[in-house]
Amino acid sequence: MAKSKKKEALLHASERLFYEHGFHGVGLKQIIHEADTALMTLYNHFSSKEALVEEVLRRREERYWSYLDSHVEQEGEHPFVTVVKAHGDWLATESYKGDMFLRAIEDYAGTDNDIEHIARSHKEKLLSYLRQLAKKVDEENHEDAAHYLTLLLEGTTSMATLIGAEQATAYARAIVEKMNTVPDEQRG
Amino acid sequence: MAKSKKKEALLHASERLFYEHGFHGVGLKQIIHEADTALMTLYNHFSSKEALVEEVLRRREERYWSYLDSHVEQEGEHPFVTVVKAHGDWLATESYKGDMFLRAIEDYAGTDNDIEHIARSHKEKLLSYLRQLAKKVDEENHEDAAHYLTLLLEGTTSMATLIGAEQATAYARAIVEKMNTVPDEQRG
DNA sequence: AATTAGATAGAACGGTAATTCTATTTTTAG
DNA sequence: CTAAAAATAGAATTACCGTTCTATCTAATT
Repeated sequence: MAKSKKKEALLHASERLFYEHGFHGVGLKQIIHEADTALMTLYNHFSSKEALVEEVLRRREERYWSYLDSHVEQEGEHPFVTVVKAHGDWLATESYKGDMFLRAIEDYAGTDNDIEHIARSHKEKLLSYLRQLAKKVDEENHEDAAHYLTLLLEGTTSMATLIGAEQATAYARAIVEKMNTVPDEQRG
Repeated sequence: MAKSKKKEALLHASERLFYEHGFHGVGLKQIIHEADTALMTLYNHFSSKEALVEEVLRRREERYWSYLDSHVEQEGEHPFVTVVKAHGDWLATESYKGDMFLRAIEDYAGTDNDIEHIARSHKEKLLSYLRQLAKKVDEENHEDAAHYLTLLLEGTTSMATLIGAEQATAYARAIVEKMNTVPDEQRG
C-alpha cells in the first residue's frame, strides 16, 4: 500500500535542497516540486517547515551513524585513521557544502525551537563516540584525543568545501599519522 | 562633515546580523533598524542587498588580515602556534557562529554573483598566507604544512561553535605542538 | 539667506514566503 | 463495489521580502 512513499520523497528532496541551498534558502514550493507531490501532502505529514527540518536532521543523523559504523568495521589500520577515512567517504558522497548540523545551529540559533537542540546533541554524540574510540586505543588522555579528532573531522568538512573531500581527508589523515608518531618515538 | 557615518553604521549592523543569523535570515528592515537609518539611505549607498553583502565581506576580510598581521608580529613562539593563537583571538572577539566566508560560499553557490568569488578568494589568500609562513619556517614541505594549518584553523572555527573559541584554540594549539615535535625528535 | 545634496518616513510595488481552506480526485480497505 | 482515507490542484490568507517612488526635512557649502 506504499505506506508513505510521498513522505519519503519529501524528506529526500528536503535534505538535498536544504544541504544545497540552506534552510532559509529553500521554499516549500521547491520541495514539493522536487518531491513531485502537493503542498497539502507535505502539511499532512509535517505540521510545519520546522518540523520538516527536524525530521530531516534526525534522519540524516541516523544515516551518518550507520555510515560511520559500517565503515569503521573494516579494521587493519589505526582506529583514528579509520574514522577519518570513514568521515571522508561520507563527505565524498555529497557535494561538499559544509555541515548541515552546524548550519542548523547557526541558522536557528536564538529562535526557540528543537532544531538547534537536535543539531547540538548530534555533535555531543560525535564527541562521545570519539571518546569511546580513544578509550579503546588505550589512550591515557582519551578526553584530549577525542577533541583532537572532532576538530580534525570538522576541519575536514569545512576544507572539503574548498578543495574537495578527497584532498581534505588526505590532509586530515596525514595530521593524525604525524600526531600518533610522537608518543611511540618519545617513549622508545 | 561626517562623510558617511550612516554607511559605516549600515556595514557594521549588516556584518553583525549576517554573522548572527545568516545572509538569507536577515532582512533589510532589520538592518536599517539596527543601523538607525532609513531604507533609502541604504539604497543610496548600496545598489542592492547583494552589493551590501559583497562590501561586508570585503571589509571583514580587511579586518581579518589586519588582525592576523598585528597579532602574528608578537614572536617568541613557533610561527604555527602564533598563527593559531591569532586566529583564536579573532574568533574570541565574536559569537562563534561559524565562518562568514564559508557560509557565503554555501548560501550563494550556484547563483551568478560575485559573492562566492569574493569568499573563495579569501580562502585562497589564507592558504597562500600560510604557505608563505611555512616557507619562512624552513619547512621542506611547506605545501603540506600550509594545508595542515588551513585545516586546523577551519576546524577551530567550526569547533568554536560547539565548545567556545578558547577551548577550540587550545586543542588546535596542542595538535600543532604535537605535530612539530615529531621531526625534531626523529631527526635527533 | 539660498542652494544643494543627503537623509528621512512612509507608502507602494510585485514577488514569494508559510500556512490554511475548499473541493475534487485517487487510492486503499472492508 | 463501497466506504474511508489519502492525495491532489488551486486559490486564499497573511506576512514579509527586496526594490522603487514620493515628498518632506535636515545639514552642508556658497
